[in-house]
Amino acid sequence: MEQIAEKKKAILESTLDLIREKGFHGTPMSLVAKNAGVAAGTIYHYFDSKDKLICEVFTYIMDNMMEAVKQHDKEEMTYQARFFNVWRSQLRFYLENPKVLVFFEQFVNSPYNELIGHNRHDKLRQHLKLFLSNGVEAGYLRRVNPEVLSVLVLTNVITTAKMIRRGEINQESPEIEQIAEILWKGISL
Amino acid sequence: MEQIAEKKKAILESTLDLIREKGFHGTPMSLVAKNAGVAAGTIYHYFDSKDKLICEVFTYIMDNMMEAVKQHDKEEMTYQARFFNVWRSQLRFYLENPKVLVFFEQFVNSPYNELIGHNRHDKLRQHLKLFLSNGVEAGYLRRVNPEVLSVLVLTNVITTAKMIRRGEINQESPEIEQIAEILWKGISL
DNA sequence: TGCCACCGAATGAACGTTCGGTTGACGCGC
DNA sequence: GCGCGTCAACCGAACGTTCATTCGGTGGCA
Repeated sequence: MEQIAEKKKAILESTLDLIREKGFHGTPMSLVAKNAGVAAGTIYHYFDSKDKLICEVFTYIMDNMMEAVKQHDKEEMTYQARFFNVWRSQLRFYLENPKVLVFFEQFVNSPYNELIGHNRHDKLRQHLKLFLSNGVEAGYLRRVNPEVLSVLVLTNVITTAKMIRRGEINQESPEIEQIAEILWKGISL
Repeated sequence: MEQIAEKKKAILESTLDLIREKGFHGTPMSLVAKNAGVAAGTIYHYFDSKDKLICEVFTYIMDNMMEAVKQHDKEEMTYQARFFNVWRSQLRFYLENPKVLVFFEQFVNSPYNELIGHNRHDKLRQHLKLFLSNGVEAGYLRRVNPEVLSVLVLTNVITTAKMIRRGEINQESPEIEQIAEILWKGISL
């Protein structure tokens, strides 16, 4: 990945921040500029339009997340341990980057999503799918379409992160492990 | 529930339609009016503002959905059968009302959501929570916070509906039953 | 001198909302 | 039955604001 110019990065982060707070239409470019410590015109030096900016924020996030998940995976662990590890890496990422959760969910369910070929966040999904597919072949998991399995895992983590963010469960609570176990119990043999 | 005036209903449906297609900011009031066969001013006869309109669309949907779920529930069935039945009712509702899915997900992850009291207290979730809570007490389900259980069930159904909509699984496929079974296996004792 | 990153006031279009006005249904006194 | 007043439903042109985007300009570096 190439170096991202400092101002460009500031713009991306500022956009992410504001959209989390105020949603897509609540965030005018002027505010994005102000919060990034940049002039309005400067945004257009780096991004063609607001739409393009928002799409780039998305890919910027996904790259970060993919990085985090891969970094923590240890291939020498048992399959089950790896599973819980991958699950926790994702959860940790969401908790450490709370901006991401709202933005991500908002983006995925918006028409912007179709402006990108919807293959970008598939990198993470692809990774997960392969991992789960191996689990099926090795007899650890139920024989279910890995496509389906991967989606179940991804949404399960997001759901957990959302509950924590909303204060419905505590970040330290054993309930979190319970959720991962429910998922594992459901999909494993 | 009281009768909804015809034009009011047309406005609600039109809003739902447009937001599904174009998102919140892609749908100007003028278009909502046009598609509902109504003058722009008329909308303001029924709704204070665009925000209020969108919030009312949400509760309008939730009421419909609640209705559908309750209608299919048969208390004389076994607990497990009722569980699958509730799960299927929700799925059926999403499939029969495809507009709802996108709108719903968009709404929940937007700042509008906070304009209504926390949707933690919405009627459907309350209903489900009670049902699951009973399951825990009766020894059918793992002893897990019913709040958590209800969220897991709700998101599981939504995830399934989304996969079907995106064509990742077929509406007739046995994979759908598998997903419900995975959930049941995870949360049951 | 030319180029690049950057600035920020100005522009113009889009959009939410308002408001003065029309229509038609309904009640009431005669 | 008729005239009259009232009021809710409804219309749509017009208003004022907000906001994405533009563009002429500035400073610094090669």
